Amino acid sequence: MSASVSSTASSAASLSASATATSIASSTIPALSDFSVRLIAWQREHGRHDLPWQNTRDPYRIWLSEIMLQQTQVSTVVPYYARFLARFPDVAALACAPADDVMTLWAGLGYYTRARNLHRCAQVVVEQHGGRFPESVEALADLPGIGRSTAAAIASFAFGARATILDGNVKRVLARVFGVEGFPGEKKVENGMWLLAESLLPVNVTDDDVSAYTQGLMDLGATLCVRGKPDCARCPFAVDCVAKVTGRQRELPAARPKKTVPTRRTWMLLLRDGDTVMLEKRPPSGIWGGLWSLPEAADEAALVQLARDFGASADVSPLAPLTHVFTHFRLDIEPRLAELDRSSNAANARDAETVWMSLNELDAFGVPAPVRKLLEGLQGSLI
DNA sequence: CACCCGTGGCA
DNA sequence: TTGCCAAGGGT
Repeated sequence: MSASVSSTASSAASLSASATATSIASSTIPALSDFSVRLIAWQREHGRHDLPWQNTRDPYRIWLSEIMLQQTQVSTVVPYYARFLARFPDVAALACAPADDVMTLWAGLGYYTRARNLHRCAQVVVEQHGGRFPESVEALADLPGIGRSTAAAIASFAFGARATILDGNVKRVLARVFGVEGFPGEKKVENGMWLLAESLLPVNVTDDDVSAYTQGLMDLGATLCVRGKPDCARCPFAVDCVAKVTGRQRELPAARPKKTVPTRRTWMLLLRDGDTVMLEKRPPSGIWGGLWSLPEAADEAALVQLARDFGASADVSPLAPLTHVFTHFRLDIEPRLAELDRSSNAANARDAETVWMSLNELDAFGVPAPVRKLLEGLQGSLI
């Protein structure tokens, strides 16, 4: 097989042509022979070089950024990353911090299992690895919250390891450039993409080249090869790209199979005592695990009963309902306001930790985003 | 292996 | 308004 650029361009075109007649297994997809060389050159010239977690080989800083960036966009992460680093400058500081402090700094970022795993990971690094991150992809992937792709990102950025990432950006780039069919979330398709991505890794390169390659995969997908309107005119692979050549940018990668998301409804109790509100700690797993939230009930009657159990006075008044949309369901929230009756000696019959929080100390508690909005609204209307 | 797990931005 | 999904991992 020829390895020249012109021949790979024609092979890509022929792949798409024959793909209309017969399905081609991903293992037979030809790789651009100089994919990595061209990607590295493009990254150096047109990629991103000034993100807060770049220009360092400190595995702690790289690891922290990679965990925060899981399923989360750069612009969202930036302020959280700065606050986190200021409070926890190294692994040791994070490892010995109270879990509540970690959750507070994470509140609003979502996917709270990441925060608990981050904390556990720091402790494992300190207790089992002498405070230094292991350098191999395998050892990194054994740590809590670090999977195959994140391990490769850390190993390549911090240690120059030849290991490929496979995130949403890479899946989109590979699906388009090489015409990979099928939904990338499906296991079979994803496995093929891992093989393809590994076959594309640069050979005989420096640590800096490896970093530029990994960063290039992310930058290409995040800045040019975006889902909506890819900027093919600026893409170094435009002449070879199966999607571009065949005009199928909109169809690749294949979309997630549609499924209607269910709607759930919950009643939340804002039990007030002066300018303080009672919060309840959520269980460590499930939605909003480990965060402080409002006590919930399954319906109006249960909410009224709950308020009574907590020692509220008779009046329970409705506030404006709000809707919060998750990835896999929609949550309609019915807030109910009640005042604590201080003469009541009602006992908390619930099996959860509670706390009274002043509305002006919201920042000190890890509170879910919609609950935070609710409490901020309450602060505005009552004080 | 399919499903669970947040949030904000954008078309 | 609604749908879609972004530097994925755990179970």
